[in-house]
Amino acid sequence: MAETLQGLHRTHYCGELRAEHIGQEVTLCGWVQRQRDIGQLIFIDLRDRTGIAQLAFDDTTDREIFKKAFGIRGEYVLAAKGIVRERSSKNPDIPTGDIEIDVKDLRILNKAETPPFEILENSNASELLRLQYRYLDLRRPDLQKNLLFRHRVAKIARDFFDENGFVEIETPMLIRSTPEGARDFLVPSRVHNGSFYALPQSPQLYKQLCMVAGFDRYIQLARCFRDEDQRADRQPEFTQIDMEMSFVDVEDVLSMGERFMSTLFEKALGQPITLPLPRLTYTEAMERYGSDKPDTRFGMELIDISDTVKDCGFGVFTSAIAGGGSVGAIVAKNAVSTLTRKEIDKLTEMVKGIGAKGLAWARLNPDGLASSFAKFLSEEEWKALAERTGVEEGDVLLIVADTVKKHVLTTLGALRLEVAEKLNIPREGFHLLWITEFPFFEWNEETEHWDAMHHPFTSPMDESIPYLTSNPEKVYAKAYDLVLNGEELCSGSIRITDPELQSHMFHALGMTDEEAHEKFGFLLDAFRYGAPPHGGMGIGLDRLTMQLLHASSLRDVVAFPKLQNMSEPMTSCPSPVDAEQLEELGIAVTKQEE
RNA sequence: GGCCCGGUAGUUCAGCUGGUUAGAACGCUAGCCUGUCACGCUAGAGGUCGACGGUUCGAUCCCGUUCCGGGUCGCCA
Repeated sequence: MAETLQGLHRTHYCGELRAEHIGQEVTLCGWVQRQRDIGQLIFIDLRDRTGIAQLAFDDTTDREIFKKAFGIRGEYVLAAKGIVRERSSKNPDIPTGDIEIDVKDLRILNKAETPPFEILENSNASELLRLQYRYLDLRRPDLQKNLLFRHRVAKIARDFFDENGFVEIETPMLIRSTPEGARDFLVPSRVHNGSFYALPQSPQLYKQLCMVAGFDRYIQLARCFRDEDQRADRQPEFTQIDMEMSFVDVEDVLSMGERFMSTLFEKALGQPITLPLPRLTYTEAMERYGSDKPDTRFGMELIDISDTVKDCGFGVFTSAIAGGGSVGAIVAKNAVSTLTRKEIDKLTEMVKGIGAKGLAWARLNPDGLASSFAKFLSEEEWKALAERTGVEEGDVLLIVADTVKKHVLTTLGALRLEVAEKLNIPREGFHLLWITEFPFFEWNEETEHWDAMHHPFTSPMDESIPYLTSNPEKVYAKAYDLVLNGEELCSGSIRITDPELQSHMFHALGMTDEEAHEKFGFLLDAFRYGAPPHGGMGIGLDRLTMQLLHASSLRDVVAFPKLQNMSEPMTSCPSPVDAEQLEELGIAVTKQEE
């Protein structure tokens, strides 16, 4: 039978006791990490979120208490009152290792069954099992540390933006569905049968309306929802540090954003970063790294060799260029021993998997050249290629050709990361950079019309406006991403506030006035009543925390995450619902899983 | 939806060429132990080898199907 806390009040956390507390009477509460029974001595490690303190029971301990301590098992919940005393043999491995508690009163507040996995730092229990018992998993010091750190990040964000005049405003969770972009999570309406709310993919339109309303600077730690397939860095619900500012242009927002990052690195990690942050335009990033979120912690940049090989004897290269495309290369330095013929075959499979036609390669072995294409090149042509790429003995040259230049770049970009992984190229520290000047439109090969690359409220760059309808491919946006170590952390833009330009944009995207009004009428209306120029960004709090902690999955920084199949094993959600609930909502389910 | 990896005591794993009483470590239970701190020692309990089917005299092992988990591509305005 569990005992109560009656008469006891916690005076300290376990992890904060030190030699200076010796002689004091303290009361600790927590969970039993371990009970060590040495016969006439019993030690109990008591754990709370701050750390561990040792409770000691010996021949001076009250016999009833000693007996109670004897029966205590792992994860029992205890309150212990006693006197802090010096340990006769100190433990230098833990912060509280100089002291122990000579226990005078002990309460078993609750017993615990043996947990399905051990509550240890660096647990290697399977993730599924841990998530089924997430409340136990979260007791582990590493997850406690991660969530406490996440709290720090959120606190620093709130403080920073508060100090800079931002107002925290909550926007609704039940909103209108907009079928553009990611899939919405839908919420059926009971009152309006057949109609649905959507959960927000982001507070985008509401925060813009806050600008129209004159709040000038808005901040929210906003929950966002996207019904798309999962990745290690993607959960169906996530949190954004979402901000918006009025009377600003790109520079103002970038400046605020990087000042925040600088404050964050300083306060959360004690690691200053240098401002201003480096910038690359989208075009530069694509050409040098084959990605709009380049990992700049290492080189191996892409080399365009189109000019060098345009007249060479290898048809794959020349026909790609003749077809309007390009040929590009990366050089894997000192890679001949790692990138064996077999490994290159694997890389070829990999690039084919992402849509490339193939991979041309050359291995500069010390005992001679081995290559898939060199035999088609004259000696001069090979020399020119070697000179252009700077490839040397011991290196491996990897070449991709395609009639679409973008495919060449993205393939090489993926290859670059894969090769860096295989070669174990060190990637350390934090590399932050802005990617700016995104293309406004993206040609959709399936539907054969132009899609908005960002969202349709993103302002084009001033100099792009003349091309809006005539040359969509020449239109660039006042959009920017913040990239950290090859991961998109943050995305934002200056928004359109001119109703005429906005309707122009909708037209360019193939939307009629009626459609635009049907979907976004409230925003267009709002802009007719005086919208200040404004822009902002959303910073992924989960990804940010994950990166700062060097965690490998969002699940390590989210308290109750979903599995890859979007379910949550602890509560078994999603779940079927009663027929009455469906009836009330006017919903008929045609397909139901077991 | 595609591709890749994995599934064997409570947990993490080993298990060779198809024949083993299916093992180890940790955890758990009991006993002993006065300075442990990943205590130690002794003993013990604990298994539908993810599921189904096939091949075989015989399957944890080979084959097929399927379920579950992870990674990734597509997708993520």
